[in-house]
Amino acid sequence: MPELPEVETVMRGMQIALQGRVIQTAIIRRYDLRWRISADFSQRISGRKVIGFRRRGKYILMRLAGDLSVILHLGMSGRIVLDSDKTPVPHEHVVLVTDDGKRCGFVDPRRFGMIDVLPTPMEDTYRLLAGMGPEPLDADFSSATLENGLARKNASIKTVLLDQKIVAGLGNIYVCEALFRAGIHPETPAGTLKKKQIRLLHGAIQSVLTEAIAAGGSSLKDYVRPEGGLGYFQHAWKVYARKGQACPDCPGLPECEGVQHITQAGRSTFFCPLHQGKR
DNA sequence: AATGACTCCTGTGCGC
DNA sequence: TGCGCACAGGAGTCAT
Repeated sequence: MPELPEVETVMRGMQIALQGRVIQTAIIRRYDLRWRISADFSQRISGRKVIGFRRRGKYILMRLAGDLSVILHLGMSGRIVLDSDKTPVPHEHVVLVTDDGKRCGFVDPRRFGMIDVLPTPMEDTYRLLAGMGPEPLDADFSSATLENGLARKNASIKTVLLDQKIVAGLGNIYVCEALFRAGIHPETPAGTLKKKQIRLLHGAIQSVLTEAIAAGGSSLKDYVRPEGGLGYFQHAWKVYARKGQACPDCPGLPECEGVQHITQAGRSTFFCPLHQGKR
């Protein structure tokens, strides 16, 4: 489900609801998520005040007093339900109960998500975060940084951008949309892109993510904002899930065949062959 | 080192 | 209406 803009939206929602509160307890209904939740999870975080939040790629980090952090990944189908009901919604595996009597539920039907606790100073060396690529919206993420990540890669640019070691936080939707904005064919070998194309791609990644965050992310199936509302960036998609529809950048061009769908590394890719060039 | 296949799991939507 | 199958926003692990 969630890519960087959705995760950012979820984190902001959690921040509003949880920051400054004290975790009373964590109710764990299922331990067997992507990785088994540690048996002492609730015991370790109980009684601690929530003092801050951070996002790294598609991971949410919730900082607690006493140098402890909760790390959370939503997987494909995870979502956060704030002020969740006492009668659990289906697949609500973890509930954080705070000192104001409110409840923050982690719902994840497919159980591809995870939640764990670690010392805050160890965040960046945590095994799932170590080796993660640059944050695309950080000030130091430059076109040169991106160029460096793509250099000497023969794999397609689509596949390479999905690799979290190259750029953190991109997923299938925003990669398709960024490549469209940059006018780059998804099958282009990453290492063959010209400087100018990489500059366009760098700008496209930043613009599409920034706009999507402003829209509260994209709501397709599972994704709802923590407060229950929908994101609306899905209305701004130009190619994703638009197979057969007219390309928004080739209005009326007879040679345009519209948005095409191909499969790359087992994932759906949507693009306009005319607007995004031939290989 | 780099790449792609496989895997985890459930829900949904489609064709028949 | 019901059934079976393909597919879904992720990503670690393993084999090549």
